[in-house]
Amino acid sequence: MKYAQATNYALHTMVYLASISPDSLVGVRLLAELQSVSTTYLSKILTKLAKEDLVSSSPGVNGGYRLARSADSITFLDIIEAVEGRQAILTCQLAGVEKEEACVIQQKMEVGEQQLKSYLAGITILEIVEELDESVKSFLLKHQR
Amino acid sequence: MKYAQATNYALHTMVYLASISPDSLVGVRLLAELQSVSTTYLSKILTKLAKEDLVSSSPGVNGGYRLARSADSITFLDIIEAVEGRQAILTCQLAGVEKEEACVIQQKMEVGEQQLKSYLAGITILEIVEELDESVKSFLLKHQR
DNA sequence: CTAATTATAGACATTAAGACTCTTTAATTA
DNA sequence: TAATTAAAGAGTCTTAATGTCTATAATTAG
Repeated sequence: MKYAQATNYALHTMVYLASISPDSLVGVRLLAELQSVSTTYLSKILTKLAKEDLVSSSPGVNGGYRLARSADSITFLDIIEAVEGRQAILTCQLAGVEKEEACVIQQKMEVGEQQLKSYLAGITILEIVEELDESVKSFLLKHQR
Repeated sequence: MKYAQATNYALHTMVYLASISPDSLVGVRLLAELQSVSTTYLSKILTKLAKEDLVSSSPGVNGGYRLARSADSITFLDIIEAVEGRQAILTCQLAGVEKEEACVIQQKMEVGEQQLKSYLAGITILEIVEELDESVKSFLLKHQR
């Protein structure tokens, strides 16, 4: 079980946005360079984040992205679900014997998944930024516009 | 994030093995019928479980599979890792800025993953069998050899 | 007003993984 | 010896992930 690479990009992008400048706009080109990924591909991911209202965007000269909300109100769960979707970790088709009743296996998995979600919902982008190494922070701050 | 369908088959197969008969051998054909999956495909999954010493197998007439250990010593985590592998849920390539230090994002994910693993390691096959509905149990018992 | 810049969207290509099937081989037992 | 059953390998098919390329729309600098 592994998250998509896109989820990794999304998490880093949000941390970078919060770190470089929580308020002013940051272009996708810089965000892509920081992660060695193409601008077009990262754009797709950012569009997903925008649709879930995690970032806001502005086109045009000096346009770009910024956090749509305060960094302490955006959690890992928000970001992961925006990119991965909200499908359950395991779903039984409930064919054959267990057709009429809920699958016990699935019930157990749901509990575990809920625990993980609770944990992820407790981690904010602000928290990550605060724990960043100083050298990383100062590097990112150099790229403010 | 979703487990493979094969993981679902594996979990059900282990529960069926424990339920039908913890000691005597059960052929893959029956196990496949119960889940509406082909015998050859389920065979592959069972071979993975055998390699991790979760089931033991015997070829030949009246051969088949049985649990390799007692049902209370086999956990969801054992089965899931046997099928899914043991790759981390998220790994940063640690390029660019964060090259020299561990990625904070990854560290947070590792904690969550460890929590999930602990939960999964606490759920045994025996526990599932005990919680099965009586109608399911009696249905499965009809297929003892 | 025009040109440059930037996000958005769609179509497309490539790759990898998952989910199988088919066939052969090896082991075991009736 | 023949039937049965697991193991293993090769191959197929589908789907999803990971991108690229191009065109369009919105915004702003000049």
